[in-house]
Amino acid sequence: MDYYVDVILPIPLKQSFTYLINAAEASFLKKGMRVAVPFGKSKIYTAIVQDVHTVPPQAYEAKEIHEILDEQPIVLPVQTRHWEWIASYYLCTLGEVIRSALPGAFLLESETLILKKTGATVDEMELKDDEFLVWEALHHQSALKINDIIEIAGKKTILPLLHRLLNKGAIQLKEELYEQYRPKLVRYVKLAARYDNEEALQLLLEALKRAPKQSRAVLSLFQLQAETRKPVKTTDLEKESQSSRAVIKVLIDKGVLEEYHIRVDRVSHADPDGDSKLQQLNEDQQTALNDIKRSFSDNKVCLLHGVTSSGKTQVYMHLIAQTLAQGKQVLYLLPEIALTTQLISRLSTYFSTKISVYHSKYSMNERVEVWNNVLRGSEKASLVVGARSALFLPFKDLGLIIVDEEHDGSFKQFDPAPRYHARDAAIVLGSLHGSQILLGSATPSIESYYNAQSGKYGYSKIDRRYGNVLMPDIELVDIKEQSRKKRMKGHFSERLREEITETLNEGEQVILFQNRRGYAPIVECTTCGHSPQCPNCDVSLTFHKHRNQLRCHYCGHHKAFEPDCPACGSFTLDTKGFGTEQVEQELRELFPEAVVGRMDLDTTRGKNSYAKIIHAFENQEMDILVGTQMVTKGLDFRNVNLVGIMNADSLLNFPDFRAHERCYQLLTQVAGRAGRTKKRGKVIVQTYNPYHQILKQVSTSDYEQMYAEQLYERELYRYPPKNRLIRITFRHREYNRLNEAASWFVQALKQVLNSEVLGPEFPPIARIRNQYVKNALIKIGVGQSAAKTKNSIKRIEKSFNAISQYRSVRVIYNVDHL
DNA sequence: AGCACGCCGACT
DNA sequence: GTCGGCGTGCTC
Repeated sequence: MDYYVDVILPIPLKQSFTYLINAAEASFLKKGMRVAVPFGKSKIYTAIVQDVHTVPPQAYEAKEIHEILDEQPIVLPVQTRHWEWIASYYLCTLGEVIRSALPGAFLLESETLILKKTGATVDEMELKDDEFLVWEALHHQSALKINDIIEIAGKKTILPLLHRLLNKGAIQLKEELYEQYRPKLVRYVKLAARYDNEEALQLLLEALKRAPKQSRAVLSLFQLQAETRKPVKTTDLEKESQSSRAVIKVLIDKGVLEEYHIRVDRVSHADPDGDSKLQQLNEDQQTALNDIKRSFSDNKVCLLHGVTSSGKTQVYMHLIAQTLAQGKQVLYLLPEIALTTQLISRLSTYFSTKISVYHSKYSMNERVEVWNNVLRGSEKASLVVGARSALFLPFKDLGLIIVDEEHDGSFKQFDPAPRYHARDAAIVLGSLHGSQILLGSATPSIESYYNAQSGKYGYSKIDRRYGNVLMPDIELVDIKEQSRKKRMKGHFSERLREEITETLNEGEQVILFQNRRGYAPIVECTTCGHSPQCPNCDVSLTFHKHRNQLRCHYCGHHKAFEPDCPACGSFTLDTKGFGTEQVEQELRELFPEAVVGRMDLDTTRGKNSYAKIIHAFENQEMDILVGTQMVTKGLDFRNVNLVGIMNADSLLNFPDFRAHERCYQLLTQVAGRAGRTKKRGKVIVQTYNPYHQILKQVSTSDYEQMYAEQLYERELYRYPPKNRLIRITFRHREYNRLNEAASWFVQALKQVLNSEVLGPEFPPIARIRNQYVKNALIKIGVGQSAAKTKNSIKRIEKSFNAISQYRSVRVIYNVDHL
């Protein structure tokens, strides 16, 4: 009898693929193991075993698998069920889910190596220039990668070149699979066994008399061993004996020292100064904790609505401690990687030996280690803190999921597929595990608050700040009036300048928020009205003064800024609008004494630059921090007493049904950064519309009223939470083809669905990276089936793809898009 | 998603 | 006349 294995490949194809295996393999392989399989003409991919069976495929001959990669499944059945839910709910393929779920190091792909053919005899005169270059290079390097060839040949399409070389018998190709995970080894040294007795040692020291460095190293080793009674790292020995690596190497070569390696964890957060006692909760927190436990015992998700700085984290910590005490795992989700650093330092005071961190900025190796620790159920991964991708880890017994800053839009993955919402996917994950689920926020999303109001979720509120610190005093400043009265200096109103001066005089810090990076979003010639545009996207280029560049924030296109207008040649280029860079510069002029820092995408490119800026600000090495969204999120700075919002209007005027909700959340969150200790914080909001409802609600912290108004409007215009949305995006290089295809698709949707279908319409930026974009929106009404709607969409997509002119138009689904 | 095959314009 | 551009189709 023949055996077969069905596997899922990490590519956006709907079907699974069937491969031939032998009886031994069939009994060894289990669901969730990885196999390497040949796919297509020459590639080898990693695939996940879905099923082992004996049914031969009908229409084709199954290939054999290449190799089994695991001894044990690395994906658990409960994960598979979760991933299947994600694929079907968010309209993507399982392969796409797998690709984003597994750490990259698990998904090895083959790489084509180019080798010199053994015993090749080649007439070099026969070779063309580029062929000769490759041939030459192979004399110096035994194997070349495809990328090397591209560099050597200096062109992109090198396959014909390789074919020619193959035909001339000069080269051969080889597919190499790389195991990408490498355990981290630390070098240790010890004295060789034969010097274990006094006598031998004396002789050794005698022999080393003429090598002072070496004898010193040996003595240092003794000292270290006596002091710590632990293995001695090579690096420590070098430091202690003040010798170099060479000295130690000589000793090893002589056989005096022995070298050995110990595998270490890359991911450790052990905190030796950890305080082993949980902080006592205050009355409000205790009440909240009781409320939360009550809803957990009703098997409900619970929403913890605690104002900024109310001490939600301490409540979490009590829950975490209780769950861990039951021997269960805990998942703590945060919207941004950036927030993990601060949180970890707080959590590790109590949970230091149990925390693992997991997010996409972690290196492949680190992620594999966390994955394996979670899979093994090891203690050091019993509390996982991470951004949304942590949700894909192989939890065995998940007792508690905390989704902190639940309202935050970054929980929704935008690109690429799967476009899932981590909060919602976490709730599904929790229900598969039977875990307790806690959502926390100072400004809950309308959706979650609606669920709490309707009784679907439990609800708990803390409306006092910890230690009875007052909520910040929020003051709206009318910049229209200020500029009329000529009271503005740059983008700073008189009030804001006063408050900054006062705060700095008190030795306290200031955060300024401006929702735009760069210097100015638009450059315009005052003579002819010309404004430089991105050649690939339909947007104006943003001026970055610091680098003297014009940049596109959508495709990354940039060019040097020239002071003369490219259209009319006059030197009258002016800027419109302003970004963080300009705020920073004006600050330097207005407050020359103050140290100003800036935190936005441009200053946080590197892996640790974010942490560095935060650290510097925490340590009060800076007085004023200017930033974009980044400064608003959950950061906890003790010494900040003033927050300034440079321009609130840019937040209000987004053409989006969520703009007001988001504006409320953002302003409340950033305001919450002010005055987190004793003194009452101050917030200055500069705006052209001081009478706007949302700003009023922010300044009076009136969440309920904001919610009531938003709910009313959303219901009226059939938006969530009561209705559900699916956005479909069409993308193509050709304007006409895109239009036709999108119209066809929407027409079909309108015919089949009972739901309201809007569009297709061009978004405000109709072209990005040289591709035209058009959107359609499906509103699934109350009581209508989302699942049925999705099935209809898939059917329509099939017919759509059967039309050859339309097939090249990319169709992207975004379920519950934000 | 890759990657081959296959058809058309711009160069030696 | 070839090289290399991209549209089309398939992958167990």
